[in-house]
Amino acid sequence: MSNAFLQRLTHAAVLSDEELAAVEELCRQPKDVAAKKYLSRDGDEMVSFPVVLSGWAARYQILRDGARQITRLLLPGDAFYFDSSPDGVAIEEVITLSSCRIVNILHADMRRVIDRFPAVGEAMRSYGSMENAVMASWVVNVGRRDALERMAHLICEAHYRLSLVDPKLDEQMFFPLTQDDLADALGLTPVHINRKLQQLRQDQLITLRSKQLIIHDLRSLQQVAGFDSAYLAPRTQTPRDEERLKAIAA
Amino acid sequence: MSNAFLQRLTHAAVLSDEELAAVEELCRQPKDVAAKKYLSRDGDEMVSFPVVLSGWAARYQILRDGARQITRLLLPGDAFYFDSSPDGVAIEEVITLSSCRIVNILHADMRRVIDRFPAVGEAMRSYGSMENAVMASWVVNVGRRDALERMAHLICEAHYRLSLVDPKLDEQMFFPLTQDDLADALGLTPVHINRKLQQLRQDQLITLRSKQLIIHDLRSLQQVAGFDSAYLAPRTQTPRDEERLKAIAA
DNA sequence: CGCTAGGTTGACGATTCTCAAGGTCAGTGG
DNA sequence: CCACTGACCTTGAGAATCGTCAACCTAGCG
Repeated sequence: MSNAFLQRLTHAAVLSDEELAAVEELCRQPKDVAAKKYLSRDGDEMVSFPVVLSGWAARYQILRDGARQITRLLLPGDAFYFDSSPDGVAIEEVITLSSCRIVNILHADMRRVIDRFPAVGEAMRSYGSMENAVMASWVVNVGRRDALERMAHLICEAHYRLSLVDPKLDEQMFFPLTQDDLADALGLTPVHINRKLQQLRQDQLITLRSKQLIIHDLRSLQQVAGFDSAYLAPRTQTPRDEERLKAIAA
Repeated sequence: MSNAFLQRLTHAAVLSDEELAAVEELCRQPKDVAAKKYLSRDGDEMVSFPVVLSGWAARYQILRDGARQITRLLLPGDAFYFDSSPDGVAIEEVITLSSCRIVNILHADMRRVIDRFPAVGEAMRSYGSMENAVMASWVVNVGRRDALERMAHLICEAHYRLSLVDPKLDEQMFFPLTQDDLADALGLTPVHINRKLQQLRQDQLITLRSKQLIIHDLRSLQQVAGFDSAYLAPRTQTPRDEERLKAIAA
């Protein structure tokens, strides 16, 4: 089973076998976490950062009136790395949306690897750029798209990001978000999500049932969303990357 | 005249005189740029990244239908560092909102400094965390706050971030955003901005005239906004930081 | 077999948008 | 010196998207 985190970094920068192995070394003690569990809570001391190896999680904030806004999805390969204030205290909550396989990497350990292999630091910086691009696209999504476009865009983004880590992903995918989750991710109400979801179904664009999402017409869905994958386009993987990742996982 | 970028990094991490001097070295050739000029355009090769030493700039995206969404404000001390795709191509546009003093730092030069002084890399990572926190708060702002709250929040954020770089900032500040800019930053229309701005004025919270903003009652404004500065709270500066920055600027 | 999380539907209301017109003010050229 | 221009701001009326409230349905699960 290959490591989604290494896969992500491979998309971010060219790393030598030695460098990949050093990162892999950090992922030696994964643990399984059930759905709806906190990975970090507001105010926690962040001596380590979680990396999602499989499953979905979400970062969110709660407002005074109890409203929740999800600010980012953590898909397989994503790290909660650039997300603590300088004094090392978590400022947002992270919750699993499905059962997940998680590694907690000590900041000190990662730092040691980066000191030894600056290219790893570069890869993390590059990964941070992609995170940044995703967050910016969320601001655009919530700020300037209507409900239908937002939903379509979120689905396109998730599908595209998953395809980076799982090259053999087809039109069917695991999609654990409830309508309440979708509402909190897109800045809408569950009722409105429900209605627009029905419209996407009626337009023959998707099927969504018991956490399985089928995209019937990706091209049209992207058209509706105004989705252009360029903003999170990876460095193109070299043909050898895949076999190298396998070798290291072994 | 002290360097806003060094000031920012000082808030992000503890840096030695030597490390600060190395970064200062990178800022030796600033240039003055007029308002409404592009700092980088979609598709530009990003061999260097701009740092704003004074003035305001904005990152934004344009949608198919011509709508614009500002995704981030670049205030003095901010860097456009985590913002290129892995192949080094700019994915968003950056435009000056006022006349600005800008330095373009070569990625290669920054990398050399980081290789020599890993703490600078840590400071940049920490700066990236703050950027990330700001972007997340924008998602929350646009996703879950109404028009009045959004405006109040943007003002509080700008005021707070400016105060980090200019400790003697009082209730009056330079605020170059037009109502159209505000609309594009907050995901609203200029007409609605106008109306809610009047409400903020009527409520005796602010005065805004010819790019000068006066906050009459910061506490109440924060109350309206639901603003809590914790999410971008810096490492508390040591008393000596200020004099050290002065010494290096000399 | 009932409980509960999650999904669906309807009626009504509110925030925000659209369109369209007019106003102010600083700068510019005749 | 003054009319003109363009950027920016203001105002009104009507429409649309989205929200609120409240009820009911469905399916998985202990």
